[in-house]
Amino acid sequence: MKELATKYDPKEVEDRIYKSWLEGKYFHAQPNPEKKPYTIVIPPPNITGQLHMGHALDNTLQDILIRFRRMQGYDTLWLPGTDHASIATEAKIVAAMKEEGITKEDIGRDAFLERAWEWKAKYGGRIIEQLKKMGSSCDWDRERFTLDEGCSKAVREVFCNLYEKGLIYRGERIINWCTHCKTSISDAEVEYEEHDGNFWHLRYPFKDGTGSIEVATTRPETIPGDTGVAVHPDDERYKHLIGKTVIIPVIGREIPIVADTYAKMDKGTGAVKITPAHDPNDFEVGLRCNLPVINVMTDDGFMNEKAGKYAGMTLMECREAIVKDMQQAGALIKIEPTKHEVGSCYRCHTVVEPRVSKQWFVKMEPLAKPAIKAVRDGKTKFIPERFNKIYFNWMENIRDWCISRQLWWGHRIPAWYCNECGEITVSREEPSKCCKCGSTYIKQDEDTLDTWFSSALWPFSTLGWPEKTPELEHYYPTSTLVTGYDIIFFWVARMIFSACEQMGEVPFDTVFIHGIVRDELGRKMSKSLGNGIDPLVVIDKYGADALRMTLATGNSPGNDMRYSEKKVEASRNFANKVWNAARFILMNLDENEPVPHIPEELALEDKWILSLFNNLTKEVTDNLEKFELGVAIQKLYDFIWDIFCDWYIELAKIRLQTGGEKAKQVKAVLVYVMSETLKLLHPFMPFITEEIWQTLPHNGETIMKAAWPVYNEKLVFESDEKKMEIIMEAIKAIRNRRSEMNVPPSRKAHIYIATENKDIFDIATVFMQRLASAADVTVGDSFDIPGAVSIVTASAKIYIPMGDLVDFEAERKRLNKEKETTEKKLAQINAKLSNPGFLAKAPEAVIECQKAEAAKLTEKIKMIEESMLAMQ
RNA sequence: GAGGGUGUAGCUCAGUUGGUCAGAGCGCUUGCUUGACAUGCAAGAGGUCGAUGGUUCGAGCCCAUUCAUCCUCACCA
Repeated sequence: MKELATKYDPKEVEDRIYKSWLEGKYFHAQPNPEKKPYTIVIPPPNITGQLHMGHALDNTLQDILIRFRRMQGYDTLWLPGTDHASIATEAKIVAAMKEEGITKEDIGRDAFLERAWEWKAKYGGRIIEQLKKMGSSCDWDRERFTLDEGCSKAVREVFCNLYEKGLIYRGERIINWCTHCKTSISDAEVEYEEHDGNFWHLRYPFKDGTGSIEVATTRPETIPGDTGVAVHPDDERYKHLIGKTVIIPVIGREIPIVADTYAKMDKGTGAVKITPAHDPNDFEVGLRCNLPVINVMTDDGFMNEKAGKYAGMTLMECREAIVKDMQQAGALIKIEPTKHEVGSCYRCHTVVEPRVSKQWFVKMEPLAKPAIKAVRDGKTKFIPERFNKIYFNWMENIRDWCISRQLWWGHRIPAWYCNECGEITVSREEPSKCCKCGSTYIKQDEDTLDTWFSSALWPFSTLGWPEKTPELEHYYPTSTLVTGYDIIFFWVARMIFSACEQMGEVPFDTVFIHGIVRDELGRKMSKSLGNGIDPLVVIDKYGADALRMTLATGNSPGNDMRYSEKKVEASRNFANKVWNAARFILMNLDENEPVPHIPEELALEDKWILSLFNNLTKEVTDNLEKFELGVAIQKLYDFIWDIFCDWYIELAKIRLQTGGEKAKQVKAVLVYVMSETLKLLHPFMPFITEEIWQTLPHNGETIMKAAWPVYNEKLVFESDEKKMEIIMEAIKAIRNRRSEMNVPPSRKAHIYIATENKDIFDIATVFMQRLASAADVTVGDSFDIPGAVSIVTASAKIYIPMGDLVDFEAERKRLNKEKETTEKKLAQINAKLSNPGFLAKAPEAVIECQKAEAAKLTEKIKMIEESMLAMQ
């Protein structure tokens, strides 16, 4: 018989086991039409990324689901891959080049991309290796990359499809501009934060010198871009001024007063300055009122030549200078402090400038509609359900999606401009000439696509689309998408509308949403706070199973959780418990012990544990199917520790010592329950369960492919469960009394049990010797033992002669107190049972249960009274 | 401005469709070299389930109001 080491050493076990899984190709999936598919596509981590707790949680949950379904017999595919992360990666490479003193413009596009690919080759696989440390059972043979050939083909296909349908267009719009990344970003990529700011109230004089009009701004640096002042057409105060010309103070440019309903009469002074190039609302007003658009900023955050004397200043310098000049010119009326939301880039946290720019956009409304319907119709379900609302809210108010980025690392936009006629040729393949005039003087768009444009296609691009592959046929639509709520807008929503449009079908049945892992104090883990916990460090210290168990335990869908090392310790202790239980069992097995069957003949405790295990199987399966992973692991924990180890193994020792047939019997049950429980535990703690399972007598190569336990009618032993409960209640009561009296376990005592359930307590005799420090047990109808401690349970009166240890006064008090609490309980139940409403409306089973409870309590009170009488 | 989450033992949190649901882990107290495990065993203390009202025979769970706290989205001349 193989042996387990005295101590579980995750470091030694995990790498060895993972390697054996890889060698066995157990993670690999091949489309098998005979079997039902279960598919998960991984949320592709950025190639720039390092494994953090968020990944650890996300991948633990996915691996639990995948391993569970694999064991259930599904044709299971967990498809891994990485995301090229255009902004993040490009920023890293630019930063690295800066160290060398060169810019990307210095070396040009091709050389830059060469460097990027080199970088990818060097670091892109790092996070994948880290995922493996977690035990992730991805099909690594199918690993994909958003910028690989297949994904790129899918991207071009989708771009062209949408363009041909008129759902992608190019135009001048206000977009969010990051002056650090020097690219446009989408609305979703802007994070807002409240900042202290000011309203600067300014006086714009009329050209004819007849007065002035007051306007206010929070961004004085945009004043050089003002091209109008708007008032509401019905505003009596200003009606007569419409059409008048005002002069921008300091700047000196003349601009008209225009009428537009955007100006709200009850807001501010009712007059609003219009800067079409730097504000989305102003842009619209500008269009309606035919105002010119003057962009006063450079793409790296300076004022440009249009800003006149302010050119070359940073935006902040310009703000200060303008305010100062306005004041000197007497145009500044007042400064009113205020708080306002300032947008910043979600990648680099630089303040984002709204700015007019020619970009590519996806027209969202026609795409959003079917995507909303799909979720409304339940084709894709969010778990927990409340995320439906968040999804709907976003989708229903969505604006067009700016998809072009002024970056090089990414999918280049498949559009070519004709130098002769200006026509745009959009094509899947590189065109040789203009589609309109046939000129060969064409040039491809310099920009690349938003990273999320390619990740939006992930569920089908990775399965081979636009080719009709067997994989796509079999594994699509995927089953479950596991991700955090922070990424619903970026990714989940975009996958749904992309799939609806391209595939005519939702990308997944279920979106299983989890929260974020916070630090011990409930703060978000972040680089700037330096409070991040490195999962790899935790794995190194406690093992991957312990980390996984920690992340699964107490995790409820959609909610954040706090990480603490104490929790990992608890999980590590649990692993240790499982390990030692197995060691104990193995210690008692013979060489070449065959794989056991459940014996024909079973003792009471065998039936009890089998029955409880059987229930556990049902509940854990049920919980996993409903994505209640935290509940499932809690049940496993309780069963293994409190039921199997603390009771069954202790009871098993009796027959193991006896030897012979009885020992054989109990060994079979021990091995059976242990190895079946390991299967239920395997999705949560894959390494330790595999290591132990391999050591126990088993059939098959790996626990990974062992059949998931199923509920078995033959293992239902309800009456035996009840009998065991009666015995356990008695044992606990005895322990309790002895403990209260400070009797050490070494001091054995005679125990007398007066009961109507003599058959049960006859069996319990040996149990009591083992677990309740009984020297001997006498079972009978009634006893009269002077000077004994008496203990009353619902089914027995127990006497323990304790001689001088007994304080009769205290005994009486204790019994009295117990009687009182029991009577209180009984009164509560009787109140229910005498309530006609309860009797009429409560289900039969509930009433029966209450009646039984009442009977038990009545019996108990009777016995307490008898005991008290006997003490007189 | 709109929407949402959370509030349960000292701490961190479970509690699945309203009826053995008042729970777990950690911490705390007490006692144990119990033949797998001190990363352990046994016993114990500790909670009006944020507050108030309602629905119901019955509410930690459903509804309304309210307080606290966190988050998301939107807007701001």
